[in-house]
Order: sequence, then structure tokens, then C-alpha cells
Amino acid sequence: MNIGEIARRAGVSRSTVSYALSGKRPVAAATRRRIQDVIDELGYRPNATARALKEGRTRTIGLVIPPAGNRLSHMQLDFVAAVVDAAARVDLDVLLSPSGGDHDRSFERLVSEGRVDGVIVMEIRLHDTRVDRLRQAGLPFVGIGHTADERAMCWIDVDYARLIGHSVRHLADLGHRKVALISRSKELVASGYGPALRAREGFTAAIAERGVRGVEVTCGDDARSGQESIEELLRAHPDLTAVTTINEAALPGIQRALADAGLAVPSDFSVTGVAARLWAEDFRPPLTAADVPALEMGEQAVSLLVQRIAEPGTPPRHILLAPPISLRSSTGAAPAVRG
Amino acid sequence: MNIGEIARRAGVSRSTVSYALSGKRPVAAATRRRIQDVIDELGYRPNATARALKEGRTRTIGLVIPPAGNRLSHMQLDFVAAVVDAAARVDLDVLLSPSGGDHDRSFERLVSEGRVDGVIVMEIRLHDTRVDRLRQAGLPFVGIGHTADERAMCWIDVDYARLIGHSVRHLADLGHRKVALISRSKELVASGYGPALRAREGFTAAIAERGVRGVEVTCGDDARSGQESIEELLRAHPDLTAVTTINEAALPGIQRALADAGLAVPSDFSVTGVAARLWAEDFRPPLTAADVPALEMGEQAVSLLVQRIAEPGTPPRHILLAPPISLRSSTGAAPAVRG
DNA sequence: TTGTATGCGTTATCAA
DNA sequence: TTGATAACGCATACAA
Repeated sequence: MNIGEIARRAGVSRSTVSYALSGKRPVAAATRRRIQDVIDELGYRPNATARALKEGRTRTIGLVIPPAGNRLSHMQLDFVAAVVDAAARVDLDVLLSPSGGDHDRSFERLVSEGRVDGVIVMEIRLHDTRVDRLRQAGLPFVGIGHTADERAMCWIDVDYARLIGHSVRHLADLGHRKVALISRSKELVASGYGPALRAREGFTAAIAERGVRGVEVTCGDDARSGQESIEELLRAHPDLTAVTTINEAALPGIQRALADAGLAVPSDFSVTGVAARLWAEDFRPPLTAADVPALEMGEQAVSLLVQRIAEPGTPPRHILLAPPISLRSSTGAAPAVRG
Repeated sequence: MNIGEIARRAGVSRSTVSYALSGKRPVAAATRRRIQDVIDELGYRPNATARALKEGRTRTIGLVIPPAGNRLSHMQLDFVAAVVDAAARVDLDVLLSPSGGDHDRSFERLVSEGRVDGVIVMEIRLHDTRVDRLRQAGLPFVGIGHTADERAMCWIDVDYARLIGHSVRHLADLGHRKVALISRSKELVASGYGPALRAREGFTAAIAERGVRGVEVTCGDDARSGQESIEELLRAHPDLTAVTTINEAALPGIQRALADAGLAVPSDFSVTGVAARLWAEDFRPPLTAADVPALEMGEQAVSLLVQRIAEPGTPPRHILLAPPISLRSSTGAAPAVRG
């Protein structure tokens, strides 16, 4: 069933049906009614493909997610859900593309076949071939995270340097003299993953500022790795009394390893970091942490993209979020003695 | 840039370019080369929208996920990832639709605007209006879970009755005399959520068969609810020594509440259930559970849908999975005394 | 071996 | 107030 069928049954031309639907041209009340009756009866909806071809836009955005191999973290998941929800609210559909490498057919379809009006890219690297490709294709896009040339693209990101700096100072103020940063996986850091590098910056600066000792370790994005990281840290650094992390997925392992070592949080050992709120609250005891507002970020990313699609020429906007650290129960005064 | 531009630059007609691309008509080697050179130079890819309009299919499938309000469980997440991955492997794109209620614009777009060739629907209810709508629209679809009239649709599902039955018998064999089933949320159960109802069936049958006592409770899909469920169960049933569950998201809470109550797993208390494998392995101690093969299910769902799209007339196929229970460390002999 | 012409379903311009 | 028609970019039947 198509617009011609509706027109035939209502005894009008196709253009009149189209105008009755869009309201872009006045249609006599009686005619409009007749058309609407037929439409209601048949349950007609204009074909999205034909409309997209004619209008030159698809009313669809692409969301490029990390490939399924590495399972998504809660934060990433929340972000996907937020994007999909925010897009639905403005009647945009979301096309998902699991994409990591360069020779990715799904991603390539997205950017070069005109399937979407714009793209949101997650997990941006400092030098990201996907960004290069999108720029070359002239497709509007928004990054979650940004490349080395900050000003050249539109992005929304979390200020990891500042947040990790905050958390280190918080720990130092509580009397901790040696603090570890549990970062993301070795591969990710090596490939130039911005958040990890900026977390290191913030860590190093705060360590120096407060004159405490610091040790940074990489850690896979899973509980097991978190557990191993803590075990190794405790072994190598008997005087360690606190960790801060940007590795959300490692938290359950961190929790376990500390329990196994007989260390109570926060009386024997403090834990803090950057994590999605629900995740922080699920920690035991509830995690003192900067709550990454994934839902808000998703919403803002969609909003930025919609603007960018509407006015591709304007200078790219950036949003750098630095949510406050919520004091919960996982940090406390440094223990007098340990080890 | 379009096919006409390529044709012009290569000095051939548009149809020749089209045939050179599709290979559906022989093209002289020299001509083909000339065309390919132009295509490579300009990076041309046929417009997906125009192709879809012409061919009458979009090479896109829809994935209807639960609305973002209730955050997705790991199992659901794994499933989404699996579907997206499996679809990408056969060059299908995936359009995401967060959809719960009936008045859902996103879902309505999916079914009535010809945006997709077929749909995969998650979290099917025994009486599901979305299924009715899809059937009415004549759009091929595959359900994860099935409606009351099993034979009327194409689905893939987990045999919760059998799996929960297994786990109860396993517990009974270990000497447990009173077992609780921790189900999904009250609302979900009330709305006729198949897995919860079938889990109940299996539970009731196995309880009766082995002559043990059973108690069933509903529980929200989050850690806090899991914790509360255990606390209440322990209070109301001091003789309870084991639980089985289909509520994956409640597991961390179950774990905590037991630890808080000073109950060691499995020496004091046994826990078992149905969960995604990685989730089960993350439990502490590793969970004796039926591992829901979410990745495999996603792959199979895509495969079923592709078949269904190709041959809409064939009788609907069903796949009922009953993965074996993996013995890990969370179940053991019933304690001699408790309470 | 290649070119011409038509139509997919829509929107929008031009004409009445 | 409405209708006829062109065009979006492509694939393909038909012609040469």
C-alpha cells in the first residue's frame, strides 16, 4: 500500500494526500477528512525509504560501538541506552555499528552509503582512523572522547585528568601516602586511548602536588584482571593504602581481592575512582567516586549531533564534563600501620 | 556523487556501471577497468536508500529491546551484542528500537514505514501486543521468547521449566529440604512474562517430585532487590538452605546478603540458577548454573530471521534451548543444622 | 558488449 | 483549492 492507493481511494491526487499529511499546503477540511478516513482505515504510513531518497535525509543516526569481542562496560551500556532513548524522543532511529578496525564493512556502509544523517562514535582514540574517515566523507559526527587535535571535531568527554586529580588529593588529605592508579588495558593504553592518558596526567600531577608516592598499573576490563591487579599491588607495595581507578569493569575484582586479603574498606584500605553512578552504589561499601553521567552524556551527544546535522558549517562544539566526586563509604583515613 | 557521475567520467552509461558493480551482466574487461578506476578514485559507493527503494528491501533488521528505564541485564546485553555481530557478519545493519508500551513511535516506525526487512523482538510476553502488531503488518519476525500460542510464531527460547527443574533436583539430591525460587519482578510476572511462569512450573513440579518444600518470591532486576529478597527469605524461613534463580541481575545482591548473614557458600548455603556464563563465573564462588548461551542465541535468531525473510510462507520454526548445568562451586551438601 | 527507458514511493514545483 | 509531473539514485527489462 502506498500514497497512490490512498489517493485513488480518497478520489484525490497523490500530492494532495502528501500535503494533507505534511500540512505544507492548505487542504480543504472535507478533503482532509476523507483522506484521513482512508488512511486510518488502511493504517497507511509513508514509506521511509522513498521519503529518505526524496528528502535527502534518513532520519537515522549511526552509533558506532566497540566490537562485541570486548564486552561493553556498564557505563558504555548505559550510554548506548541513553543515546537510543534520546534519539527516540526526537523521532530519530539508531543504526548500530560494531566497529573497531579499519577494514570494517559495517562502518564503511554507515559512512559511505548514505544510510545515516550523522554518527556518534564511542571510545575515540587520540589518533582514530574512524574519525579521519568520517571527516573525509563529510558526514556530521560527534565523538565520545576526542582525538589529539581537540578543536577539530565535535565531542563530549569526561575530564579524567581533573577527576583522578581530585580523587588523589582527596586520598592525600585523608593521610594516604602511597596511592595506585588502576588504568585500562595495556593494549588500550598503548593504542593511545585518551581517557587513560589523561587519567595518568591528572594522577602524576596530583601525586607531585601533594608529595605522595604513586604507582600506575594497566588492567584488563574484567573482574579477574582487577583481582590480579590488586593481588600484585599488595604484594609489590606493602605500604599501599589506597587505589583510584577509571576501570569500572575491574571494580568487582578489586573488591574481592581486598576481601580475600583480609582488608576492610575503608578502615584498612581506601578505594575511589570514576564510574557510572549505579555501579558506584552497587560497590560494597558504596564507592566514593566521580559519577559519570552516562545518561546525560547520551542525551547531550544526540543533541550535539542534531545541531551539527542542521548546521554542518558551524565551528565544532565541545563539552567536557567534570562531575563532582560523591563521598560515599569506600574512602577513609589512612590506617596507622599496614603490611 | 552518484552512479551517473561515475558513468559520465568513465564515458559509459549508468547501466554499465551498475552491471560492472553487480556482475549481473558481462562487461568488457577494459570497460570494467575504466569504471573501477573512476570508482576507486572517487570512493564511490551506491546509495543504500535508492537501492532499497528499487529492490524493495533495506538489508536492515530491527532489534526491539526493552526500554532503557529498566537497565538491560548482562544476558540481554550479550544478546544485543551477539545479534549486532551476527548481522554484521552477513552484511545486515541493525536498527535499534527501545520499546515497551503500545504507543511507541519508534516501534511503530519500524513496523509500518518499511525501514527494515524483519524484526527480532526481545522479552516477549505470553500475550504480547507487539507480536500482534508485527503479524498484522506482515513483517517477518523472530521472538526471543514466545507467546502463549507457541506454534503461531517463529522463536528461540530457553527452557526455563526444565532448567529450574534440574537445579531443584540437583539441590534435593544434595540433601536440601527447603528451596527458594527467586523470580523476576512482580510487575513482569503479573504481566505474563513467559520465562518467569515457566520457571515456576518447573519449580513446582520438581518440588513435588522430590518432596521438598519450596517458596517462590518475586524480585526486582537489581542487586538491591536481590539483597532484600535474601534478607526477607532468611528471616521468614530459618530452615532455608538453598536458592535457585532466573534473576541474573539480583545475583550480586544475593551474594552480599548471604555474606552479611555470615553464611558461607556453599558450606552453609547453596545458590544456583540460570545465567550468562561470564556472569556465573564472576559470581563468588563461581555459580553452579545453566549457562544461557546468549551469543549463540543471538546468532541463531539472526539466522532464523534471515530464513524467514527469504521464505515468509514456511511454517514457523522454534528453537528451545536447554543448556546443561555447569557444576561450579556454589552448591554443596545441605548443612546439618541452621538457624 | 553496451545504451535507453522505466519504475520503486515520495515530495515539491509548476500549472490550473 | 487541487492536479499533473519531475526528480531523488538505483537496478533491470528491453533494444540495439
